[in-house]
Order: sequence, then structure tokens, then C-alpha cells
Amino acid sequence: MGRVEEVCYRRGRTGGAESATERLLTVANELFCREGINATGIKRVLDESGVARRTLYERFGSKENLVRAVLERESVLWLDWFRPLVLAAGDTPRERLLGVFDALKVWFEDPAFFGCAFINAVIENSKHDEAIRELAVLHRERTNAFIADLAREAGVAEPELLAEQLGILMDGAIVSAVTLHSAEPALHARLAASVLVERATGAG
Amino acid sequence: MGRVEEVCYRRGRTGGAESATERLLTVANELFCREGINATGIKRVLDESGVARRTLYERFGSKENLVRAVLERESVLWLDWFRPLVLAAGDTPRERLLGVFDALKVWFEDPAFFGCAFINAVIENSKHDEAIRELAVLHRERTNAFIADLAREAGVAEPELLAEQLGILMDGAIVSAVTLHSAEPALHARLAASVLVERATGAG
DNA sequence: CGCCATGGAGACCGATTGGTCTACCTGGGG
DNA sequence: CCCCAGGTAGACCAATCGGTCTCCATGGCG
Repeated sequence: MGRVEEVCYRRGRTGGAESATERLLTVANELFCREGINATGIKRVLDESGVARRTLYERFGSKENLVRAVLERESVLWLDWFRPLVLAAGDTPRERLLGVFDALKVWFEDPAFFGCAFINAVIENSKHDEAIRELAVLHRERTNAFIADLAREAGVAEPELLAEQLGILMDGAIVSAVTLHSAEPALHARLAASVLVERATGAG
Repeated sequence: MGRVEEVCYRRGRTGGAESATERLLTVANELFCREGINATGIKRVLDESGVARRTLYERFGSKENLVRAVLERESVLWLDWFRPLVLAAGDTPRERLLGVFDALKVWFEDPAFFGCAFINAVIENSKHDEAIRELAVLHRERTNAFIADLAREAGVAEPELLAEQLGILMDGAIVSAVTLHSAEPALHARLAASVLVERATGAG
């Protein structure tokens, strides 16, 4: 039986006692997203994860490194949640392209949704830590590549171009959802996407 | 003669000596956008504006209030720069709708572009200061209203809906430009917008 | 039993945070 | 001349920051 917790890709991944490292990454991920990176003190991460200060610095060396590790893990976690959900959204490539925005809607409706970790990190931190921006670019490329594959399967002439446009639509939907505290932007973005997809697949 | 500094809506507004309040707002606006709100200490704002600590707290009372004042001013400043630029971008309402993204491109190419102050503020701060989120929503509504007017003039059947979609495209282009350090997202967004506008104005 | 690695608890460090308050300088009006 | 308002300079505060370090409880292994 599918469990309700599937809604949130961040929870319920392992059953029981996790390692100190895992707890650190999980808690830091949530706090960094919810409160912001700069606004989250190391102390807070330590208290909520039950890990000792010393252990954190043995594992990661610095807060910056912890942030990077969190983002690297987040990219894998998010895509592992996102891709199957999109693929399951429809039977044809065109339906699946629109399924991207159905998945976004599910994400936005999660009470634990506090924006995209990469967008948040770049906007908050890009100027002082170029490595973070590079991680965000990498995550974007991975996501775009997945969407470009869908577009290619749908017979789109310029799949990368469509993926780029849908990627912009995704980012816009995410920040709009955060700003408006609503999942509605996913619907508007889906509608816009349907026009683009229709046009790109030759009015079919 | 048009001056080059028109490119940046933030500079060259007044000729000479500005009041302490004005210097405070200008400097804070730039620093909050460039470095982030949480990462910018009051001391930094004071040093770079040449204003005394005491004066700041007499005028604004707290950093939170300073942030709000900066955002309120920014909304006016940005729209005063944005609207005429869009209107000058073309002779027909349809051209002007696309001119939105030409204006974005100009913005992105400004060396002093560090993202949208409202997106930045919401993402960094929304959880602890609901007032900031409300200011961002207000700014979004003002911008959307302007675009909806253009859409209405272009004979679009559902101007608010198109404005909503173009608004999402704008937000997406902004965060993509920040992430990628490039103005190219403005072009991709423009291309997507042209499809949406074409469709909404009846394939003209 | 002793030994030793793991890691939790938390003192401690200098730097910095937002915010308050005193002291001083300066220019205009009586 | 005096006086006062407007503004600068900067000491000072408690709290918190990221990061280092010591102490000690625990548990597996010979």
C-alpha cells in the first residue's frame, strides 16, 4: 500500500535510527530551506539533530561545506522523487511534459514546502560562495536534461529550447508559490506550458 | 540627450547632496540586494552611507522597518523605470507585451543587477516577517495589473490570466538570470511569451 | 579486566549582531 | 552672545555567530 508520506520526498526515507551524518543532513536541509541558510545557526542544527558540535566539524569542517553537502544530497533526493512522479503522470510524452507541473503542484501543497533549496541558496548566498551557484546550475541542468528527454520523445524539433522555456516556467512557478503562499501558480504554469507544448509538437 | 545611466534605474536620480534618509535607503537597497538582507549588518549600511547610527534608529526604529521602507521605495522606483521602458518598446500593444522581456534583458545586463529585491526578500525572510511577503505580493499585483492592461489593449480575452502567466515567466527569468549569471533567460522567456501572446490574441 | 575509538555535552574564543545611549560638533535664530 | 536642534562619532550592551577544545560516558575488542 502506498503511504501518505510519499507526498513529502524528504520524510520517511529510512525506518529507524539514522547515522549522525544523515541526521545532520536531514535537519540542516529542512532548516536551511525553512529559515534560510544565514538565519540558521549551527547551534540550531546541532540541537535539533542531537549531534555533537565536535562531530559536525569532524564530518564537514565548516558550515559552508555542510551547505554544499546538503545541496548535493538534495539534488539526488529531489530528482528521485520528481522523475517517477512525472513519468507516472501520463501515458504519452506530451502528457508527461505537462505532468511536470502536476508534480510541482503536489510539491507546493506539501506543508513542508519552503521553496527550492537551490534557488533559496543561490539568492541568499551566491555572491560569497560560487560553489553553491555551480551546484544550482548543475541541478538545473539535470532537471532540464530530463525534461528535454521527454520533449525529444514527444517529437519536439528543438527539445533543449522547449526544456529551457519550461525550466523558466518551473522556476517562476516555484517563486510565485512561495510569494503567494499558494499552489495556484502550478496551474497557471501548466496552462502556459500546454500552449508551448502544443505549439512545439505541431498543434497535434 | 539621454544619459547612459538610464540603464540603471537606481543611480543618478538626484544631482547632489541627498538627505540622510535618502542615502540610507539607497545604500541599504543596494546592499540588501547584493549581499542579502541577513548578511548585511547595520554597521555596513551606516559606514557606506556616512549616516550616524543614532540617525538611522531615529528615522526607522529597527532594521525590519528599514527593510520595509526600502522595499516600499523600490516598488515605486522599479515600476517608474519599467513601465516607460516597456511602453517605448513598441507601437502596438502586442509588441509592448513582448517589450516586457526586452526590459528584463536590459535589467539583467546591468552590472548592478542582483535579482529582484522582492523575490530576494521573500525567499530570505518570509517566515519571520509576514509584512515583507505582503509588500512582495503588492508589488507583484502592481506589475501584473500593468501587464493585464497591455493585454486588454491587445484584445486578449482573459487579460488577467495572460498577465498571471507572463508574471510567472518574468519571475522565472529573473531567478534563472541570477542562477546562470546570464541575460539569456530573458530571450527564452520572450520566445515563450510570444507563443502565449500569439495564442491569446487569436493567432494574429 | 584494561584499552581505545566514537561521539555527546558544553566551556570557551574572538568577532559580529541589532540596538541604546552619551558626548560632541555645527549652524541658525533669539 | 547664548541656546537649541540635527546630525556624527563611537562607546557600550547582551546575544549570537562560526569554530576549537577539553572532559567524560559508552561500548566493542583483546
